[in-house]
Amino acid sequence: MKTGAKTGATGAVGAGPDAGERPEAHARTGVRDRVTEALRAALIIGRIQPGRPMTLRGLADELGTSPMPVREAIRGLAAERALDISDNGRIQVPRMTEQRFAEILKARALLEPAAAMLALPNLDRKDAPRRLRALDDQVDASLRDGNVEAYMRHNHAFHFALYEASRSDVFLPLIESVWLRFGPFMRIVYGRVGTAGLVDHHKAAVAAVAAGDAEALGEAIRLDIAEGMALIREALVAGAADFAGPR
Amino acid sequence: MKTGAKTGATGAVGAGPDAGERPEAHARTGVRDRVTEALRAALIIGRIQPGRPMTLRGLADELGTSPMPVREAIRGLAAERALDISDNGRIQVPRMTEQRFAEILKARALLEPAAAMLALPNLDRKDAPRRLRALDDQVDASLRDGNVEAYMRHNHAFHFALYEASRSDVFLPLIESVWLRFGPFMRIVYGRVGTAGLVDHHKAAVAAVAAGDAEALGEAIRLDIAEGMALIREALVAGAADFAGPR
DNA sequence: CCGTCTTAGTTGTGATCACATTGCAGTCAC
DNA sequence: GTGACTGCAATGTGATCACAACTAAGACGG
Repeated sequence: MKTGAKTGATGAVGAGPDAGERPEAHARTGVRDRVTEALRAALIIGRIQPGRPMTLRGLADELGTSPMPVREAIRGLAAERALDISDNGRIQVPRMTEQRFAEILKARALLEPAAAMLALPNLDRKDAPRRLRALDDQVDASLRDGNVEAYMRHNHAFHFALYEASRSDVFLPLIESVWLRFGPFMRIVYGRVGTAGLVDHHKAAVAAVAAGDAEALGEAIRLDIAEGMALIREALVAGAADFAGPR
Repeated sequence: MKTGAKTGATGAVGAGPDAGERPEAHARTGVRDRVTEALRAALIIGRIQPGRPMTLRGLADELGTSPMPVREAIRGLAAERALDISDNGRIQVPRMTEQRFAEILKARALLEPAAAMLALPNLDRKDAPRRLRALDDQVDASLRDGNVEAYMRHNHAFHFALYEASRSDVFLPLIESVWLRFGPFMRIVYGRVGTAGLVDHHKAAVAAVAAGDAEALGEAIRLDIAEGMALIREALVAGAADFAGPR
């Protein structure tokens, strides 16, 4: 592995340790889409630290392409505010501020329950709970193991299994954008305070799906988000995490 | 004007008739940003028809640059779903569907009242109503003149004068993204049914700002959005507009 | 030992090129 | 007249190049 290029390579964008490489899976996708997916995954899992500088050539080397597809991928992610391009053009994962964080959670609390409720009619009352329960089991397993990265990936999978069922090409992009933004930050928080005190409302959500109760589903999601917020608040008063991230 | 290139030039992206060209205004911005702004403005005003194909080289010629900055601008807009890139790579303004439209209004009804309420504490109780009233007067004037394009620009200005006061770099991008998506479609609707039957709740919103009443402000915005929805519904049952747009 | 200036390297940006794919118009057979 | 076919033009994509702005390390003088 010759990622020795000292030129802005993060080493955090490549396929994760247990990402399950499938080289032939979607070989028909262009290079840019592959780059975009790599970056999105890294951001949502929080594998890239906020404030960490990235460079076009560094990422290009790391991903084995020319800077060109990286430029477009970066530009797309920057449009979603998942990456920050400063005035001088330098690229970095945005730092979190207290105000921004509060607003992200507020936006999540508005958008995600709505998406879940929108999804409910499209969910099979028998099959969907089974699938969701399986995903939630993986979340719980990650929590038991204290594996932050696995937790974030599985938590994402659980939530989006729900939201994707809404088949909404309005709500889904909005929600994805928000997750991209708070992923790196959450990773830092979890990395510091651990995932031990984490409580989610996934089981209530699954029960609501099984019951076909839209109101209860929305409330479960709302509580799940509020819970995350409470955890952060706790971590903050404990002084264990600051919003700026490292450096 | 030699836009005679038959190569995908829309002729709708350049500076509008009363855009007030200021060549030296922000000469320090890069070419890409200029292209992005031109496209955003054209989309929000609805100057580009849904389904209309665009090409990199066509836009580049029209804007007097190479295809390169256009590529990045397009990629950014596509990330916000303001433009649609089909499987074969062709670029076009997304067509509207009934489901999508309903969801956009639902998202607006969730996000915009929240942004307005967030903005309230930052608004001067004396100065802000004055500025908002001035903007709303321009909206009313456009409605009297039946000038659809001016209406859309001024309506946008009114709403975003409010939302921008929230200074939220979370809500603002989300809301902008949504406006970019329904702009072209609304333009078609207004172009067909006219702006005569248009009723807004801007005055109630201004009054709420003057009174410092957050709840009333949120409700005014909510009603304003619902009003737009009602108009569309009307236009639809009248059969005057379809969701696909022309061609 | 510290501050200032210089310089070499790195960065993003815009332009241009080569190429595979796709869409389309013109043609030809029937 | 209508169909399939063929060839060309146009499209997005990825790579490469030239360049200006900037960074940071090194040289130099105090």
